[in-house]
Amino acid sequence: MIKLLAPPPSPHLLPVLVQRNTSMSSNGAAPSKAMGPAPVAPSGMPNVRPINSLTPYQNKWTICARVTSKSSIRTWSNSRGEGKLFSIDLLDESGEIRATAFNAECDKFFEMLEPNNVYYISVATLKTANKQFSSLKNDYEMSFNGGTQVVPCHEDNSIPAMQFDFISIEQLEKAEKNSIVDLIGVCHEYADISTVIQKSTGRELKKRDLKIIDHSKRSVNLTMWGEQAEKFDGSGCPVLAIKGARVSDFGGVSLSLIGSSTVQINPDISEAHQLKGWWESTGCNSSDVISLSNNRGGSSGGMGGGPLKTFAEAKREGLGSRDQPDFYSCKAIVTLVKKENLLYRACTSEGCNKKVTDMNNGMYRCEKCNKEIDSFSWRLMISCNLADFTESLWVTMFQDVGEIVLGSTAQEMGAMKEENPDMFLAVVSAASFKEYTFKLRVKMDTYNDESRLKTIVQSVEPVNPVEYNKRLIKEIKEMSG
DNA sequence: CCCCCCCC
Repeated sequence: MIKLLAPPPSPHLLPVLVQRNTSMSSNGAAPSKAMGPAPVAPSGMPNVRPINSLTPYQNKWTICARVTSKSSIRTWSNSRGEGKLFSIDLLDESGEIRATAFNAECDKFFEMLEPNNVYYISVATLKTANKQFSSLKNDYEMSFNGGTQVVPCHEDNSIPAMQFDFISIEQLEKAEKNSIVDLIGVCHEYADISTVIQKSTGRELKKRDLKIIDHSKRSVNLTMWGEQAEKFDGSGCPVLAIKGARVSDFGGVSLSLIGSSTVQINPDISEAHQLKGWWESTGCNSSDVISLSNNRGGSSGGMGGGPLKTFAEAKREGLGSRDQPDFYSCKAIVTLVKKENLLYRACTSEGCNKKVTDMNNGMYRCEKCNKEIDSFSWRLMISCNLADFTESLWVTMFQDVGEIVLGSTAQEMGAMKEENPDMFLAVVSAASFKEYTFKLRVKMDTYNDESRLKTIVQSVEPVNPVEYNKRLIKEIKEMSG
């Protein structure tokens, strides 16, 4: 694990370090509240430098830095090869830098490096940081290499704690979509874990939605993912200090955590104590809280979701009979996928997706774009019958949802229909009798002076049995109570 | 050498 250390460094390094310590403690200009003696590299490591002095042109150095975020291990596979990696963000008094460990170094250092801890790190490959992928304030980033050494540092007084650049939730209204922000808020609501299917890969993802509020009396939805979502305990209204959340425009404004985000729960910092005080004295009783995130179309797994209803309930409540659409979720079975006209040839222009006309000369005409193109893409528009234990309902499914329910892409369906019609039919009929949680949008549709209720499936998720049983238990209690 | 950060 840790490389055996070489013999002690040559003595000429010592006066340099002593001098640095002396100058820092005597001039009284310590920038950090927790200023201690400058860290001295363990024997065998080059002398310690500030992060902001590192460049690709030096190769003998050590830094002493705090890990402010740590990704999980990710694998990749592309034309240049495949491998695995994780990355960390490092902070010292002088600045910050991202470090990535690939393959052998990934295995070697993943366990040792923990967020919030301080390490001596010596020797790595520096290269120009791609600003497109990092918000850290450094022109360079490092990759660990075969000569990299990492040693935990326990005398870390001179290394600043994680630094936040908090904005208030109110300020989020003006934040740009996809920007990365730091926030501190009280988690005053949290949903259970739910599972969604990632569109691009079909992978199941665990997520948890919660709401945070601050003294601006604004509240915003935040989504956590994966293991972090599973481990999160929102009971007792904890204060969350969040570094590096991503701003989304879903439902107005909402937040999502990403790989480089870090969350501290009830951190021992003044902002957290102040906020906790505000929440407990007045905040929790505020009646004039404004939510920046509307909950339409949110998670069906509890908070923020369209409510879970049966088809009979939705009908009885007249959902979809108003001007605006209504949203609800239901647990239902696919009873029939109508095999006719479930595919169409679509325009490939960005964002168009309209049906094209086959000109029978190798060209396809899009009326909307008013042009002819020599290719098309297959798209799905499926009429499908769903049933729960109360009723059945005809719904429409488009591309992404249809691909999940059919278990094949629109492109595959198109190819099958033309080259292997039997297989096409087999895939369509195999889609029946599977159960999902559907999120539905229902609205009155007027066509040729005739009005009828139109239901579109917004998303389809595996049924979450824990969530569903909780609902049943709640209903049983209400009936008996 | 990654560079995806997800779901509505």
